[in-house]
Amino acid sequence: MEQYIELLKHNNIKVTPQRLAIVELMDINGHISVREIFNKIKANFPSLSLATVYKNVNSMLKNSFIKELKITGQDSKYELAKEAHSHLICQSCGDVKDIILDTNSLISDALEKSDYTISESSLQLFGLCSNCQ
Amino acid sequence: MEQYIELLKHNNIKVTPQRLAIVELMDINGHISVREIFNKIKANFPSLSLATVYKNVNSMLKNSFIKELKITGQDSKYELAKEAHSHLICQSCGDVKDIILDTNSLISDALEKSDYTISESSLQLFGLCSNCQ
DNA sequence: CTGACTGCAAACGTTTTGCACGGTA
DNA sequence: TACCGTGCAAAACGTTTGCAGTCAG
Repeated sequence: MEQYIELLKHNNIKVTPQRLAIVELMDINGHISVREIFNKIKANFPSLSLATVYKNVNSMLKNSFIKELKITGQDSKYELAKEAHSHLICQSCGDVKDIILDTNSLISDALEKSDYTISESSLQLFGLCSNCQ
Repeated sequence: MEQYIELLKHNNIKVTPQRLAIVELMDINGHISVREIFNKIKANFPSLSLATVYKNVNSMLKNSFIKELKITGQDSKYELAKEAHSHLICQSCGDVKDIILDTNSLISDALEKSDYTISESSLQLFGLCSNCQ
């Protein structure tokens, strides 16, 4: 709890119960959609409004202390910003798992082969998690 | 033109002028959104309905002879299915360019480090194209 | 105390659906 | 001819906005 308060304060966002619930969910679940956030919090917090979730997710995105994950065939999911990593996505249950892979050689190869500069990358690996195999 | 007729026939989809226009646009533009498809075709084909574009794009997705490209901060774009490749995305003008990179070592590394099977991957590289630098 | 946040309802844009008509095979 | 595709209008969504009341700092 204390850690989430600190996280919000560090990002110059006022601490409210709704925001604490949102960052706590993201921390525990790892990757979560707006609708999932709303449904889970709503259970213990009936007055919550969907609009509030959207407003908060958007302001957290602007402060870029959370990141959006667009996934084919799924709603966008959100995660707390942390060190660069890739995502394993289960095509059966939709589960998303972080994995740290070295993409440096790939990126330098891309810089060589193209006339783009590159400042960011996103790698998604689709397959089946151990439960769904 | 003949090539597009063949492409549709090979995928057991009836050949209509609207569908020909859509696959031609995808072939020429490479990556294009529903709205862009609609606007471009509408100019030469005033009776076209947005609903028709959606219906066709969805059925082409199901037959998986086109692929969806979800990009942070942009509308989804669609491309004809072809050999596996990655995407360079310009953060300024939104341009998308294909690039072929060898992701094999990355994927075998991921297989080793995780308990997932992997059947597909998507790599997006964000930066600036030569015009926008 | 002041500005920011919340909840509600309305507005908005996008995507889907149902149906009658027209075109493809 | 039989079925599928088209266009239109309406409906269904997801997301955003405006506003009045409330709360955090």
